[in-house]
Amino acid sequence: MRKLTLIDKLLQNAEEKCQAAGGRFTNKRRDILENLIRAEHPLSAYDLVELYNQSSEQKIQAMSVYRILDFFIEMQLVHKLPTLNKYVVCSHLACKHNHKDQYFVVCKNCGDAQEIAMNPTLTKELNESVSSVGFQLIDAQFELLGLCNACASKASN
Amino acid sequence: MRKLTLIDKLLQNAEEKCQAAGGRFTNKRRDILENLIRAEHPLSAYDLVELYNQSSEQKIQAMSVYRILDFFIEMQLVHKLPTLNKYVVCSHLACKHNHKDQYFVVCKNCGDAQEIAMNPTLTKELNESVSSVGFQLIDAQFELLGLCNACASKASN
DNA sequence: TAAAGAAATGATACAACATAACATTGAAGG
DNA sequence: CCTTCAATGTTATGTTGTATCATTTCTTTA
Repeated sequence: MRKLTLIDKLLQNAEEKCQAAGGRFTNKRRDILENLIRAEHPLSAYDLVELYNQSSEQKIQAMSVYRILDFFIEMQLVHKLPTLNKYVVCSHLACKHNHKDQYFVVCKNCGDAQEIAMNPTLTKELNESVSSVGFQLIDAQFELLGLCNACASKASN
Repeated sequence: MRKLTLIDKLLQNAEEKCQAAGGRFTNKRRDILENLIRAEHPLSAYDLVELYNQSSEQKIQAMSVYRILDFFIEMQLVHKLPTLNKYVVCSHLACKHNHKDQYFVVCKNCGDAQEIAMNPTLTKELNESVSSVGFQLIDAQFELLGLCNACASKASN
């Protein structure tokens, strides 16, 4: 019996989380998630359609990909990045516990994204500020615009 | 000579900022900005097309509205809210100085948005966190998802 | 284990958001 | 006045996302 790869482990962990929440981990869902894990950077829904249709003998349609992404977002296994209209796997896919508070920096040049864990004092501060203008905070996830070191060093060449 | 209304003053201030930056404050730009000010909540580009075409005898096309919005965003008079695909006027339109660091809470229910000034310690913290994952921060503007008090009290009825 | 019910996906159509590319107009400076 | 560049017009098309109804595939349970 061969050794499980890292990706196998991530998928297995994802499957457990889905099942624990009463959701199914179908082949299509598995394949979409695997493609998103392997990509290692944000992909659009239509990128995932293309990837799937190239790498699989079956075909999938955009509608289904959107539904699958929504499912994984609800499971907190995937995040949507609205500034890019793209999707990334949660960087804590390997963990057993849930991670509700995180944010992202997105590289203006290459579009790569990095997830950052939110410090509790930051969460607290955001909650207070939001309250002070008459709102209740529902979700603290957000995106910042930046430049990654790789792009920064290329730019200076 | 009649007294200037608040909106007149905002528009006049906007005109000065545009001209100071070497941009023109054309009639179309003026009217689009006025419509966005009067709306008092986020509007999509196509909302602005419709508004303009209803309220003016001239017609405008989506392409032009997008160009005008881009111009105002560059002038820092308008902000884009990517989670809504909508646009709002900067809440500091009346001020003489520039405001680079702010964020927004968006009501999940009604889509209304509230601008929040960013506390310098928050700016500093974001800069440091972003650096620590190998990025330089370019723009700290972001959106949070919340529920406004008006919607919260309706929901509990 | 067959039937019923629920969850997931298929299929088609379309709505909403955004930009490309090239033509025309109009304002400001020499 | 005329040149130049900024702004807008015009048309087409690309991209992102959802509505709707049909079908398939699981799961439960009688």
